[in-house]
Amino acid sequence: MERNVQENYLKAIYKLSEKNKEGAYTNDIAAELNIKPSSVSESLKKLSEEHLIKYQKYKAATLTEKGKLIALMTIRKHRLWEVFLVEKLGFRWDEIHPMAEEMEHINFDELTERLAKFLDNPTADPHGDPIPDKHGKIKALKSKKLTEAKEKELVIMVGIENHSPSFMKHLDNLGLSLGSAILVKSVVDFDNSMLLSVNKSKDFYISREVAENVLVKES
Amino acid sequence: MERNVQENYLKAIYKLSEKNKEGAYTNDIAAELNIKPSSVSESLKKLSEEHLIKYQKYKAATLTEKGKLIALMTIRKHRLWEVFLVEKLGFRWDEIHPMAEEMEHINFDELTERLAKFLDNPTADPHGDPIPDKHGKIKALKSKKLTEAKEKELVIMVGIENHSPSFMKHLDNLGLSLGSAILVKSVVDFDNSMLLSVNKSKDFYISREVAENVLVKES
DNA sequence: TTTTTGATTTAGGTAAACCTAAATATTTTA
DNA sequence: TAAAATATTTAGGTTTACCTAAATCAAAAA
Ligand SMILES: [Mn+2]
Ligand SMILES: [Mn+2]
Ligand SMILES: [Mn+2]
Ligand SMILES: [Mn+2]
Repeated sequence: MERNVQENYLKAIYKLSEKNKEGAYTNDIAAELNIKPSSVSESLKKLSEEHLIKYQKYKAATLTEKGKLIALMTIRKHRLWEVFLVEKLGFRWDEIHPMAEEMEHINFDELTERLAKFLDNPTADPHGDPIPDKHGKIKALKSKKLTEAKEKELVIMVGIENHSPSFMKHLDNLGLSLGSAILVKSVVDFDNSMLLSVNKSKDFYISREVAENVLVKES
Repeated sequence: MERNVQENYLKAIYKLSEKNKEGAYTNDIAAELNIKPSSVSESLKKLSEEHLIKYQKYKAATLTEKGKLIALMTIRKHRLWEVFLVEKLGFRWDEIHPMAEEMEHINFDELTERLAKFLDNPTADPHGDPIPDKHGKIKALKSKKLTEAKEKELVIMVGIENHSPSFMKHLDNLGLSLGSAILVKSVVDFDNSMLLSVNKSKDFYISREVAENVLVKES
């Protein structure tokens, strides 16, 4: 199987397996990769033959250690390039994903490791997502949704749940970014919108929809 | 035709057309790309349909303006990434080509232009080869072979004719690199080897074979 | 427990970029 | 200029990753 394609499948299965411990279902993989389920069926057979996933017909697919490592290394490359694009080339966090989606398939270990060093071995990408180390060790971001913060609680923004450019741009407009100190002033009874004070200055409301996609940690 | 493949064909045709003004011949393209001539024949038809080359059966292929621009932009990307790999990541000039060969196919104009700016808009890559500007303007390196230098002439090394890693490593061992001031002390009658003094210090002999692949300019 | 629905796989195709072997054109040599 | 050598194209295949439509399976509902 072409390396490129393989990496995309394994990354999709990894992502889906994070939400569903059973593994990744054919239809969900198809949706994730924007291809038809019948194509996925075929490919799962091949990945299984290559011992990259465990798979039985009609069941969810799970990664083997070998497959998981490839998935993690692909994520590592993706996120390192995202850091490069933002830190070195000055791109905004909402425009980098499509580029990283291609750069992640450049496979030269020495390049990846030198890039990491050049970037000071970052542990998170511009969206707050953790970057696996060269051995595939990744430490899950310990966070909760902003909606879970109580009134009067002060929290720090550490990530986002939704990665769409429109959401990111909206956060930019609101003045919310990674590291922002967010004080939940109150929660509106009517629609669960929240009144926030960010970095001790401006006060403004955000919808529950937004709050659900903002990840924070205790301060 | 897949962009990736297209770029490789156009780059090969560009390169061959530099040496042979007639254009690029099927067999030569095949050799350059390490594929069979019959495959090239097919592809030339397609490139021609896409108006990227001018081509008539049994004749040499030449680039159209459109095709030439794609070739030059591919070369631009290739050489910019080579500069990045050496200047920012610390790779040696003899190990970067295979990586650049893949990175040159990442196609995001904004990325290319930001990369160029990040690198201070370099006009030559680590091998001394010129980098086309964003409009495809490229100024040919004005140079001559070291074999053309006369005895007692002082010249500056500006490029190489042979791009093999083994040749580059040999130059490293000799202490010859871009910018070296080379004084041709004498030419040996027997085998045309040359006695050089580099940067006013060490004296050593190089074979005619080496001298033929070193490009220099008057100092 | 039977039906119905939805998920998944299978069967049979397509398009791209290769390949080998055979045919044909062009160029070189005698 | 005819034969031989070389270059190129054509014909017919292969492989990979897709696809659509039809068949089959499994889970949910009746
Ligand atoms: Mn991303
Ligand atoms: Mn990211
Ligand atoms: Mn190169
Ligand atoms: Mn180069």
